[in-house]
Amino acid sequence: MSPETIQITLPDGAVREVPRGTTAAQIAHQISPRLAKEALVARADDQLIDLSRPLEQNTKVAILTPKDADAVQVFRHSASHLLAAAVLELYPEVKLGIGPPTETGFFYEFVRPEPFTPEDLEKIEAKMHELAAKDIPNERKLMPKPEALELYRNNQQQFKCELVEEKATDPMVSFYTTGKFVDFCRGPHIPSTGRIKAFKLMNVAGAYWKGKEGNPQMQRIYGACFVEPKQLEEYLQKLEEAKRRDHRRVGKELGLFTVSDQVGSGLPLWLPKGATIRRILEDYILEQERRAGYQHVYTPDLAKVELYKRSGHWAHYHEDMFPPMDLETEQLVLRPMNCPHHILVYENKKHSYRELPVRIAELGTMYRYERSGVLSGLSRVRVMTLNDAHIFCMPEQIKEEFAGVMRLVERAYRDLGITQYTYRLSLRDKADKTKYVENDAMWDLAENMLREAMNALGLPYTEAPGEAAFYGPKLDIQLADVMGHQETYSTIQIDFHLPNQFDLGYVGADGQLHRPVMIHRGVISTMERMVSYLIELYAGAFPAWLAPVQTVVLPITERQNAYAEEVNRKLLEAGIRSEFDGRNEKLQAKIRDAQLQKIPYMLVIGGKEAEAGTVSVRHRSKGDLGPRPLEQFSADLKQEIDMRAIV
RNA sequence: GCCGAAGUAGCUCAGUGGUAGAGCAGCCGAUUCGUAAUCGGCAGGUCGUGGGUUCAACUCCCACCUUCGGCUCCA
Repeated sequence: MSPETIQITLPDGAVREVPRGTTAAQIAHQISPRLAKEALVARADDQLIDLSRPLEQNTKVAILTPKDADAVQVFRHSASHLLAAAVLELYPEVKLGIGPPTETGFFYEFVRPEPFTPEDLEKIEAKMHELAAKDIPNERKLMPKPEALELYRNNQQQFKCELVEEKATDPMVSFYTTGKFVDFCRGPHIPSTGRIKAFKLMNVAGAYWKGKEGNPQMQRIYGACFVEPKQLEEYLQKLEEAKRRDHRRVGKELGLFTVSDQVGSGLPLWLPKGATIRRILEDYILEQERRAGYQHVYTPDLAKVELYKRSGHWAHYHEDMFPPMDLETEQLVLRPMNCPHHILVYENKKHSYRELPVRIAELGTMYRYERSGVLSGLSRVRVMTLNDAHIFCMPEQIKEEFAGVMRLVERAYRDLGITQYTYRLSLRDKADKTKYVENDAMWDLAENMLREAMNALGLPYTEAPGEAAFYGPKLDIQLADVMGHQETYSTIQIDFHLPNQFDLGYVGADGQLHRPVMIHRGVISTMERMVSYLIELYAGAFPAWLAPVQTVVLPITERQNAYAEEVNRKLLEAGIRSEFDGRNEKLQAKIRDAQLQKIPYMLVIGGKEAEAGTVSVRHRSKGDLGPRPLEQFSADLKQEIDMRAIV
């Protein structure tokens, strides 16, 4: 090999000898013109680089196309630069923040005295298309750090100065230019703006500089962006679908719940139909827990503030609690968690190792002072009822108890029809001492136990530092909504802290007092959050076992009202949630209304049915199923309900 | 809590300084009908709340409340 050539190893193992200084773009050309056209960016020895970067030494090179997720992120990052370029042309006075890619596009942050209006966004978007059409190259430049700082100081870009100060570790700082727009940026970028076509500016939102409360507020312009127009189209359709399923919208349409500013923010009212769904869920999970050996209790929603001081909640959590109520001789608080109450239930008697594990469960209503800006429908509220339990066990029982909770979770998900979920091991952030109780040995022990328990079950999980509860690590089960957003629903937490705080004990085989371990767990989350999830999962069309109304009886004319009412009564007596629609309306209108209410079964009653003692069955999605004897329909539906069939 | 947008009849929404509108829902009447909206009539609003500007405010200004999109937070 002469000193003027270098060896390039391609992903398939092929080695090419090329002149030193050859670019990835040139290599792509050699491979195929089509690849060169598709290429967005290159990966050289596991690092993403511009296609135009000359290669100086032997390197493994991969040419990345839109099929590669990293390449798409680079594409979106370049789109954010296009946005900034457009904004600077229209509003040269703005100060720039950061502009990274997101999961579905990009954003860029600006500071400007006036807010960006929707009309501004239209203008900006048009300008972006204009700049894209010019196919302006994205060029990388290096500059000494002091010079970079000087440049930004002169342009009065204080946020950029801050970034250069913090992020630039090398003496030389890299910049990217897109026409007149110059941005401090690590890169890489796609070669030019021409391919950025499929984007749409979505909204402008306030965001703290560096995401830190107290920092200046930036205006963050969000855009959706994909390589192919078809993908953008699909994404926008998915957004529409999410809107259609939104539990706040469906909850209103189906009369499930409401909120009133006379009651207060985040304090939803469960209307009869929503309350029915909730009651079914509650009955269901209590039954599952009874079978799994849980004992259910009722404990008060209030307690003396001292209880929470002892547990540690007051020190670590009181910001999220409603302020105490001052009484003559004491202060009471609304509970934000149920653990201390359950601990006192455990403490009510002395426990022998023979009784462990003790599983104390409750549909525990609790109150959290959520900040006004985060409240939303049923999914973010200030009063919530958690399917809560605390297992008091010996350390050697943890693994089996953990597995038992997981069985409950998986059973419940199966019955509820929930299939999209992932496991997240939520650990403490070791650097953030204030957020967690301090005891390194205890944390390490609990974290390792969770890892072992998950490994023993052979379940895949991701680790998330900084997501633990203040008293211990947890295994969270994350459900994904229509848009793919993840939210914690089920959770299992191993806690060595509270048993210490409350000096809990059990008598071991050796006659000595030992410390039990606590497992906090929620299986179907809060009723509020789970119902909101189910509403969106089913878009309001609940499986029969969950549906607030399972059948509606529809007489064709008033002549059949008597028989139809009898049918309705028999269904009610059989334990089926049935309604009778005796309005003076045409059948079609009654069917339409029943369809819109997503009632699983419509029973059409005409002269023939009244005569024969049958019902004509229409299913909300399968349509007309024909006539059958009432008893047969009733038995079939009972079976569907008992099986908890997901139809 | 912060930034932005919005709040008009039960619901969805028109209404840009001069007497508050529609459709659906509701009520009354007619119609008695076979698988996604029958016809007619009636009723329904201190225009989120409170101040201000004006001869006159749903409309302009200020404050607050609530909702929505984000940020931060989170079951």
